[in-house]
Amino acid sequence: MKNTKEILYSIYQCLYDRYGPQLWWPAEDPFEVMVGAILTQNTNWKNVERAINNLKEANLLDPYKIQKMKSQKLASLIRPAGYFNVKAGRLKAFVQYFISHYSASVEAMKGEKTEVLRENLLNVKGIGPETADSILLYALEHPVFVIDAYTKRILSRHKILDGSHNYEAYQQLFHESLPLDTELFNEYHALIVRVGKEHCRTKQVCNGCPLSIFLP
DNA sequence: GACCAGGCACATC
DNA sequence: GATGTGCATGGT
Repeated sequence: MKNTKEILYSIYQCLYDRYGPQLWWPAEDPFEVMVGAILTQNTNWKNVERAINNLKEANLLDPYKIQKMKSQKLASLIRPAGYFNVKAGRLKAFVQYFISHYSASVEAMKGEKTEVLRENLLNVKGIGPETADSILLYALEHPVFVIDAYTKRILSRHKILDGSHNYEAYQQLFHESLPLDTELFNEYHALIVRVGKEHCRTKQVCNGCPLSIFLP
């Protein structure tokens, strides 16, 4: 194995061979993806599904309805996703942006330049780099690589990039090493989460991890 | 009971 | 600029 580029390709191949396509994002439409991206912050996806189902069953999974709804009401509906008071505020802030800039049109938002979108999203209170990039990639199909805790952990454990680097440094590595391909980035991040859940928790050491062949 | 989950904002040093 | 803390549910 020579350079980072080859290693990142090989890791992807290894994960894809092992797990197959992950079919992300598990949501019915782009707005649901955006809501899910905010709700899943530091939270198990199962709990997010419960929260989203509550919104659906109440027929309130809609930007304008969320904008109008009382924060307390929203918080009670998304309760299973945890941090419900914080996340209620974040959802409110996001739909405000979505409505005021794009009249709640996914197509209008999609057409915006990636850099502009990312900067705008980061200015919404409660949306950080991972949430912004998840929205860009999984809801709007822009080719940006999503970095999460597993990505950092796996790359640092494999001595590809040590943990002292920030989000953008990790992202840059993927952007420089791979073609800017929405499908590839979609699958790659999902596969990292998949292998991370099984083999790369904080207090667990690479137990049976298929990526152990890449250890230095 | 400890640990964990598809983070982020804010305070403090 | 680095480090610490609050936010909170539900599963293992």
